[in-house]
Amino acid sequence: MDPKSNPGISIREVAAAARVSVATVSRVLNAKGPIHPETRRKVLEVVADLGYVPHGGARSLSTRRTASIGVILPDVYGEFFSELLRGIDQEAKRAGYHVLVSGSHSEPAEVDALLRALHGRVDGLIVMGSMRSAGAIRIPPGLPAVFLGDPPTRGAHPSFGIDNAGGARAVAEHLLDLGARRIALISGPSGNSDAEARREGFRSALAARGVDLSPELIVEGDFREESGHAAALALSTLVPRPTAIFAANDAMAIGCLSALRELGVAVPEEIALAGFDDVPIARYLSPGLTSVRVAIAALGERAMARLLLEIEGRGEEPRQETIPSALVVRASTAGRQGT
Amino acid sequence: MDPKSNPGISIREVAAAARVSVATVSRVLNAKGPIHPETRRKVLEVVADLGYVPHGGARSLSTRRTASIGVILPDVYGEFFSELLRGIDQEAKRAGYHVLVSGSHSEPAEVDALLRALHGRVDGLIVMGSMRSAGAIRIPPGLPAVFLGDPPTRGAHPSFGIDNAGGARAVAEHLLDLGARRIALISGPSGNSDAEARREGFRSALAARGVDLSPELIVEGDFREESGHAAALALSTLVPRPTAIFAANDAMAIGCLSALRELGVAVPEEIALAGFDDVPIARYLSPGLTSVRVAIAALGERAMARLLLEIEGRGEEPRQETIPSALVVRASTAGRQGT
DNA sequence: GGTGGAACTGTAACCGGTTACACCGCGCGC
DNA sequence: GCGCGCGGTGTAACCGGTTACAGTTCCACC
Repeated sequence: MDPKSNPGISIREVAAAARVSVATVSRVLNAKGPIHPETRRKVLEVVADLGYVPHGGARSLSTRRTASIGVILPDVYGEFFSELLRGIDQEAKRAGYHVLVSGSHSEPAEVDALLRALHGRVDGLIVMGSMRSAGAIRIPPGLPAVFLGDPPTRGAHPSFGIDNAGGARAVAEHLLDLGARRIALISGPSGNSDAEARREGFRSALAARGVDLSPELIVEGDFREESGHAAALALSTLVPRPTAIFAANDAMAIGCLSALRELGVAVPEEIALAGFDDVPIARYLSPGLTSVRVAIAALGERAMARLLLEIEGRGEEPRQETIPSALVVRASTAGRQGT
Repeated sequence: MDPKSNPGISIREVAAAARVSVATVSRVLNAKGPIHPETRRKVLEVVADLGYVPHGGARSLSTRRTASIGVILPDVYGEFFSELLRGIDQEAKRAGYHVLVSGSHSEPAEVDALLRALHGRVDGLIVMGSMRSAGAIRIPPGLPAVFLGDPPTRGAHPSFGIDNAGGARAVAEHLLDLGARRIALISGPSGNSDAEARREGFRSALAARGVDLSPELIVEGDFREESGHAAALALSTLVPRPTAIFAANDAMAIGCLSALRELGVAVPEEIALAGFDDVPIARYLSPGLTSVRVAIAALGERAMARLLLEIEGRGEEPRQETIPSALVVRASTAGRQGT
């Protein structure tokens, strides 16, 4: 008869066993209102005896507070998302919230269905915009939400973006400073706003220094290792071969690196390589991968923290915040190249 | 006046507007019971007009079905967890369930608190045992649950384990076959059952072939890259230096690889290196990392699928299932070594 | 015309909590 | 002696759905 949590038991039975009313039991459990010490003792005793655990769902219904927030992601893949989720989860836990996560939502219709299913189950939302979902998502009015990446409607919700353009520019300038002039880009999927911001930032930074990013030097990937691998194979056949490659995220850079290795192309001597995201593994590659650090976990934390403010009604004017990014130079782009 | 989802509206208001009873609205929305076509049309029209979206929480309360399952993890870090979560989420989505995930639970007391908080919010649980939590977790009776790793009470719940011993044995034999005799182990954290199973499997396999895994050849890590890096530095000072290293997971193997690279130790020529998990990135390292494949996403999927059976009451006898593991040989252990 | 039953719909009692409001008893000030 | 305030408690109405059960209507068939 160990006192184990018994799911079949309700507050009324506890009340009956303790010979008090349900209101009293509720008050004891929530430390609300004045309670006679003896009554409290008795109630707690019965609660322990019966192994009563309040039913969270029922509580939510009357308090209109679910203590959970929904996280909608385009995908759950790779270190970027595990880092992001880690930040979100940590911050949520700190505030006593749970995280309801759902991945693989690229179609707006799908996201919409999810939003409906989540109605009444979450107190707020963190939505990461994806490929085609941009304008189509309609957040139920009244439901606090923050966006990662571009928000569907400017100004309606706070959003946290990465400084894609700034990071890409830093990479471009770094590669130019190395002396590279024939520079290739493995871009992210078109339609993805992060991907496009990186591409444009990169292109314009090169252009500002008089270097042209011609179409043959751009290969579109999908942010996964495999596509980086394939892209590297394609780029290596160009004549003249590029002397530097910027992969729009680290996963693709890793795929690229392995392809170059297989081809016997020396990095950074023959081709310098840089990625984006600075996932934890980047520094442990060999050569260490030059990348753009974006503090992914911190991004998740900040988004969550902002959402909590929003939920408590203490949110200020919704702003579009940009998380700074910083170039981290490692061995994959070490040493000057000939012009 | 675009028809947007309006959270402030309830089924009674819909019923009033459509001049029918709440029961009828409910029946229309859930396609239950006979409904006159004209009535259905009218109700659906009003629903669309008002932008009514049923309140999931309220529905859960009366149906006693939350359509979500809880996932309790010791941590959310690195590719292992993102892969695992991906498998879980995919399978859940297929069955119309949501995933409530919570990480960073190593203390049993914490897990217990979480279990209480989840009561009435989830229809089932996937619990990944961690360091010290082994025996202490008490799943509320009646709540379907499956475990990843060792279940706290044998036989009460289904569990899915990785074939740690088999995988470790395969690595041991492979390294021995290469001719290595002085073999080191970077183990996982003591207290972690996966870590211990790998260590013992490895030790006994070596012993079976007459090779001793002396204490100086074992360095304990924590499953993160950093600890693998540190372990490699320590091992490299031994004289004679080991000629092969088995890191108990890929993250540590990656850290180890980078340390060896920094030290100028050739892999696999001077030291052969193998990991465990075969995370997606393993094949893109250079040299490609020999590892033990465990189909992490599939593990998540299978656990989830089993949980769904359990929830529907169609669960068979709870069994302890072991996911097979397979050695994947790559360049990091290529070529024979001298005896 | 009467009857049985199918089709359709409404009423109200749940699900398991929270909480506004009413109530009771008692000590205190006047 | 009376009214007031306050600590402590109970009753019952919510929260927003589902659904058992009880009607209605209406038609088919005897």
